[in-house]
Amino acid sequence: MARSPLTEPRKHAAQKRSRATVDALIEATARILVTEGFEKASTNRIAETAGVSIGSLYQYFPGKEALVAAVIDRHHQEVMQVVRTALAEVASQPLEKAVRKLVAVAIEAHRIDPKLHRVLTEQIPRTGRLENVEAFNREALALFRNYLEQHRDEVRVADLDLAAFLCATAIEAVAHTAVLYRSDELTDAAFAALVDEATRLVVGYLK
Amino acid sequence: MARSPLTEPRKHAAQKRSRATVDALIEATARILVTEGFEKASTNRIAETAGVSIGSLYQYFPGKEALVAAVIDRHHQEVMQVVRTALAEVASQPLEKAVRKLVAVAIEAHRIDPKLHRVLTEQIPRTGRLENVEAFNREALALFRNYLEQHRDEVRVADLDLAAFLCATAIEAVAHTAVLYRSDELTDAAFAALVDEATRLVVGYLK
Amino acid sequence: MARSPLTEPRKHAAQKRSRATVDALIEATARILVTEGFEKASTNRIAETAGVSIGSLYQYFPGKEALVAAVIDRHHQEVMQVVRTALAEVASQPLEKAVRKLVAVAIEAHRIDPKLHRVLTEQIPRTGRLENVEAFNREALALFRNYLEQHRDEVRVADLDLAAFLCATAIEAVAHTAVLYRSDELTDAAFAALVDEATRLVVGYLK
Amino acid sequence: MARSPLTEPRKHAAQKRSRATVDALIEATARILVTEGFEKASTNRIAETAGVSIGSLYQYFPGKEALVAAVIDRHHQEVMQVVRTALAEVASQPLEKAVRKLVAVAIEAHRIDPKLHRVLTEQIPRTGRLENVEAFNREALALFRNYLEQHRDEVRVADLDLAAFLCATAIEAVAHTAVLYRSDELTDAAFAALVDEATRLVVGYLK
DNA sequence: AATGAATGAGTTTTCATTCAT
DNA sequence: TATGAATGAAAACTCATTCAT
Repeated sequence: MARSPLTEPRKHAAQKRSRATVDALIEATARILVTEGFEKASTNRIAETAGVSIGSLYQYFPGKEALVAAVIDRHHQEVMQVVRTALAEVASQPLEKAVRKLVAVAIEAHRIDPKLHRVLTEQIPRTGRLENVEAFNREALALFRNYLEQHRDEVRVADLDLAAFLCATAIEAVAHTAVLYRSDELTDAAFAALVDEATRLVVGYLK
Repeated sequence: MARSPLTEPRKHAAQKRSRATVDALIEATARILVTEGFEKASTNRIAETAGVSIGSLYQYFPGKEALVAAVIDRHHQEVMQVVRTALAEVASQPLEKAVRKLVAVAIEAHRIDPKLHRVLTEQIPRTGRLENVEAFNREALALFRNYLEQHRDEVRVADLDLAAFLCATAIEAVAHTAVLYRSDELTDAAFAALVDEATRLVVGYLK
Repeated sequence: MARSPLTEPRKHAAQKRSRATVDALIEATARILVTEGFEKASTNRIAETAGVSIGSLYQYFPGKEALVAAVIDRHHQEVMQVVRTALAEVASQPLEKAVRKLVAVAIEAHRIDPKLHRVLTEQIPRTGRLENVEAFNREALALFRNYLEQHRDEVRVADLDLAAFLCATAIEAVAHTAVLYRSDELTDAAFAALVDEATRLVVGYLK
Repeated sequence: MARSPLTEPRKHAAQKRSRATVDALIEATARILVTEGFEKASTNRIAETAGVSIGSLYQYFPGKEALVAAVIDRHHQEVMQVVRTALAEVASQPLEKAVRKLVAVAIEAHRIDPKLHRVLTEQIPRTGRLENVEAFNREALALFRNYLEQHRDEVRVADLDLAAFLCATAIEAVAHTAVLYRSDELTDAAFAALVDEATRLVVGYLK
């Protein structure tokens, strides 16, 4: 259907404005979650912080949950982007190099926005969105399992699923705990040592 | 350990009647957390479920936080009891046997009350009690590190702290994820395999 | 004058609809204070009487205190209006005429809304607003002192501050007690006599 | 009716104990009123401060009002004691000396326990007890009127009731305001000047 | 008589959400 | 489409008072 050239730009402008409003709302939600915590993140507060009326908030999001979900999604996209890129890079590399890279990437991913990551991990009632978190974890696991499958000959384990689960879980947990709870105590050198040893842990097991 | 006034019980209910009231409140809190989640756990609901007046609740606890803190403490006591017992048993045993036992115990500990454990892990705004959760984790870590120290000759790692951190984190994460998110998919045989492989992962690294 | 955050209105309701809401709330507060007393003036009751939701009440006032403060302010405005006008009128008049007028005005001021005046005087916990009441008293005192200063030649007292304090306090107290506690017993004639005698009391002293 | 000598002492002891409990409760109420204000003076708090169980409080007082009333009564007794004594002393003295003494006594009476006096004046909802306060004021007024009657020849006023009312009200108000609101600014010399001038005010009028 | 655990009506207050303008 | 005033269910919490021990 032909569009009037007179309305097209306006619509476009309107869309751009909408997008900006939505972004401002998600950003405001993330900022409040980080600085004040989940309990303080009321819709009125979010709207105000975003510089948007409460009415507009409900124009774009059906409720508070949807806002938090959007923040989670956005964060997951960023994390998965890093993870996917790393696994693509690593696809053809030998086991040790690959694992080392993955450990480093896990740490890097947790460092994208550690405070937000922590809030999302710790204080979001996983109402309904749990599936999404799970889905996200399973995607990462599947990518890793796929790598192992492609390098089946380098790997000495009976059950590939189990091995992938063990390694992915261990790497994630080590990165998570180190970045979120031990960052203060860990120097750069200590982080390097951590990468070394975690790599040894995983590679020693897989070979 | 210092407690925030918000999480410190108000009285130390010595008499029998009041002890029963306090227990009923903690139990009701745990039950509601498991069945309905944190958000639904209002003080009025807790009191009602406990068969106690709202006034009595506030006689013994300054607020919802304190009740949740009491539930966390009670759960941690139970978990630590299992962990301490296992480490005492294992103190003089060789590495592989010890690690196998510890992996099994980690799973067992997560099975004490998996739903409660999950709620406590996932949806409790860690207001103030985070230190306690941390303290709890650190105690378990210290116990494990202590075992490694006693078996220094069996262990081939440069940094004992780092090794203890890696192994404890990995074991905990594997047990946690398996019990809380994969129980449905895992048969008893699969759990046995999981124990085998997790043991291999850790022992292979330590030796 | 600095206000406590507890007594400061939350918004300055500019729009017509909200101005009406705010007025209804203040009016309802005053009405309940008069008919039921301070203790019965709960926020829910005020909102209900104002025909406004409890949520709207908290949109404009941080709590009960602020509402009472608004009532006090409104009443003080009205009283001071009368007092200021009278003193302006009287500025160039001779002592006796001026004092007589002031006594009459003090009585008149207490009659603006005697029941409200009494409640405000007697049963309002003067949380924070005491300064305002004091400020109000001091303004009236300053106005009177200023009159005396302008008529220094008619006045035979050593200390003008002291004289102003004595006379203003006496006039206020006589008007207050007569209107609020003796109105039943006092006919119009008796009030006229009261004005005569109070004038004699003050003028006799000042000359 | 004869009393058993065996029970008499016990009863006496019990009565003494009761009296001590009652006193402790009244004293605790007064102390809390002064230090924390009326709103904070809950029965539980009063009982605790008095070192008495809440049950015992209700054994001796039907409710919170009764406690506050007892504090008011006790304070009034003390004040009236001073006033009665002064008027007795002054009965045969000439006007000026008498008035001077009464002004001094009014100040003295307000200084018995200024903070308590202020709380009782300002923040006690006068539920029911207002009559008592009124009765108290009227008694003081009657005593003063009686003095004037006895000294009718020294006094040049048409209406003795009116004159008594004017003078008593003025004296009370000046003493009240000076002691409770201006104490900080008033030196001993200033208080002496206040007494001089207040005496002049009243005597100038009466003669 | 004394105790203090228990009660629950009543209060303050928040916040997700709606809807008239 | 945007606004923000208004809503009211529901949550946290207090405190005067009762009553079993």
